[in-house]
Amino acid sequence: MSLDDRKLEVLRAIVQDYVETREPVGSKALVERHQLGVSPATVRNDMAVLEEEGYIRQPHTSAGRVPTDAGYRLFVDRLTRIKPLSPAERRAIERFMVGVVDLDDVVHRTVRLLAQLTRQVAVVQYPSLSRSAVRHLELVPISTTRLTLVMITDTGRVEQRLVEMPGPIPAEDVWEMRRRVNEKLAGQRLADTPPLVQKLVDETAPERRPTMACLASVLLETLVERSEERLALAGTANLTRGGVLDFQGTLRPVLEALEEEVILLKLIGDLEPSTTRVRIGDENEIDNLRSASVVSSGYGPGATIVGGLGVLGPTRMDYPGTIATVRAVARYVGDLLAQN
Amino acid sequence: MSLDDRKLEVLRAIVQDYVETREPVGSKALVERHQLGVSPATVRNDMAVLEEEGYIRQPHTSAGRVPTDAGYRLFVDRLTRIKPLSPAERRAIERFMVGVVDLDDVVHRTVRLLAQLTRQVAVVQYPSLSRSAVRHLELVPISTTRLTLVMITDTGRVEQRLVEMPGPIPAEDVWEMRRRVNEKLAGQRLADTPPLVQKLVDETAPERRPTMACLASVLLETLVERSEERLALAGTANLTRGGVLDFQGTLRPVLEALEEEVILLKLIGDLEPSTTRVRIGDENEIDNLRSASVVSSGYGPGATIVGGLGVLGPTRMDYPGTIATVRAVARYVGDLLAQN
DNA sequence: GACTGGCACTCTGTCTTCAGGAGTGCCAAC
DNA sequence: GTTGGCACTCCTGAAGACAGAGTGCCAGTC
Repeated sequence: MSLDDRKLEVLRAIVQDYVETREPVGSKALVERHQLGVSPATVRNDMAVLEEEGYIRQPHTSAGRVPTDAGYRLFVDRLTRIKPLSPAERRAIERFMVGVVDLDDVVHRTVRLLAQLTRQVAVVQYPSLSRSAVRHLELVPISTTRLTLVMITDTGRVEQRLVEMPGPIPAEDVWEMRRRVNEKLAGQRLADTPPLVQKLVDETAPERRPTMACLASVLLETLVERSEERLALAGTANLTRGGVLDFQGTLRPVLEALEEEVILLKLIGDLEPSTTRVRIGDENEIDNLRSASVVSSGYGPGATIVGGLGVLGPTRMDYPGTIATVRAVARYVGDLLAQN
Repeated sequence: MSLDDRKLEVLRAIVQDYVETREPVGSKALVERHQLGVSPATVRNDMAVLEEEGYIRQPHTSAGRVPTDAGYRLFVDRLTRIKPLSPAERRAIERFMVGVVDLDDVVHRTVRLLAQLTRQVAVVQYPSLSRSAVRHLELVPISTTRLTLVMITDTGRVEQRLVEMPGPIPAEDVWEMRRRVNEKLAGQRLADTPPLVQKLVDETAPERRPTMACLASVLLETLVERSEERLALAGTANLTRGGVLDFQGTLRPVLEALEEEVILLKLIGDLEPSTTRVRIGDENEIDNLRSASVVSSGYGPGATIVGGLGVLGPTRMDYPGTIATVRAVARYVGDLLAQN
């Protein structure tokens, strides 16, 4: 059966009240707080239906109702109008970003800003290497057989890596390699580089090939395989708001999940469309986060997306507000990147 | 009055039992678990004295005794023989460090290792810039008026910073600056650079001086003032071991403190001697960490110290084991750095 | 003088009971 | 389809009872 308008209205009211009060909401309280225009008994009937459909549930007989994950999902999909940001929030965003000096700075400020505005845990991914282009490669000799490879990307990331050479290399060879590598790779998107690197090796004079091969393998690692993604995290303390109740008694699994970069990347990554994305409870496949929701969004200069950011909180979360904030911050960061 | 040997033995037993069981320990249980050779009544007398001296206290009348901060302090100072690491731990350390590729790698692995071995929150400071020396400075043009300054230190850190020039600069000027900056600064300890940078500006031909001044100011910021210290953190989830009881009911203040780099630096910094340092409860001046202890140590290649690392846990912590682990890891990391 | 056994006392934690309250489901009436 | 009424369920908090653990003190012993 389908849910008529009033039932949806009841669901919305339940979600709103529950998010606000943290307490199971009953029929009487509901009609008192919202202008539903019907009696508690009627609401009870509607609730029975909503429960049957799996949108709400009772913690125990004769307690009020609590939204299920499915209930939140419906709420987010059909019952939410994005809250416009308050002027105060807007100002906060702008103030926060005054005087940024480099990418690290942008990322750190952004993550703190997000945590502060949403009062949740915030995660920001550094611009993904695979979506960036090489701006410049530098080779700095450390000793006769070692050098440091520094890569600067167009998104502002700087990666470095130690290269251990098979034997001593004269300075002019380093210069030559540096020149050739830049010639070949500068301006290329990282995702496109592997074949170019290979070609670079092939085109090298045989006597110098081992050296170049060595550099190439480090390059490939740095460019592609490497723990290529970095993250910043903030607002962990927000998990403790409202006792530990929100996460069924223990923060442990959540804290554990937050320590795994891979997990976090999964959560805020997958940046297909540029829209904001909401994963509620079970929907994110991490077992440890069954009682958590994640609101995430891609960001990047203009229409392209170079990284993800988002927040994580209890399923009992202010979705409209959080979604609006995440979206606004993502857009703002994108603009900021575009300016560089 | 002074405490005789048996009283000290009683204190040690109380600390050990309390750390193990998390429960106030009474006289009877004490004689049963340790070979004290006296009766509970005698132990009670000793306890009365220890309590009067402030080393233990009763949560309430007729409960067992619990060590105070002062009690732990005495325990650490006079009653602890450093536990040698177990072979398993030793192996864990070595296994953990196989195949490190660069500084980031070392730091991240170390922090996880520490968290894992001690089962507490671990913090590792990156080699402090002020204690490092410049190895190489690189200037990479981004546009005609912008360039990226990359600094590589002898401890392996790579810092970058955007430089906004007052006007367009020809490529050869960039080269020239690059050459001069390296000539002047390479090999210098960062702490010694400011006057050199100043001299560099003074020695610049007047027509190029604004540009050089601009670069110099960024250099100074990067070299000195900048958030020069970086940290890695791991093991937050360990805070939840043993319920929330260990931190008087709420993790909030602790989590908040862990988010403040400045606070963490204070905790593991101050690396005067190369010995391991223990701060118990009140001893670390951060209000939020009144119920936490910190075991920290400096590390560095050879005898010099370039950074700090440590762990944070409840005052009720296994001090001998933790101290041994922190010391061993610090030494190991030092050796690792020395190899580069 | 130091140690010990005994004893009365205190406090906590747990369990039970009990009343109050909130909320439901169902039914008959509108 | 909606409503008022009513019986029922279950949670919550307060109050009381009780066992257990631990203490402090005292008088006796080595």
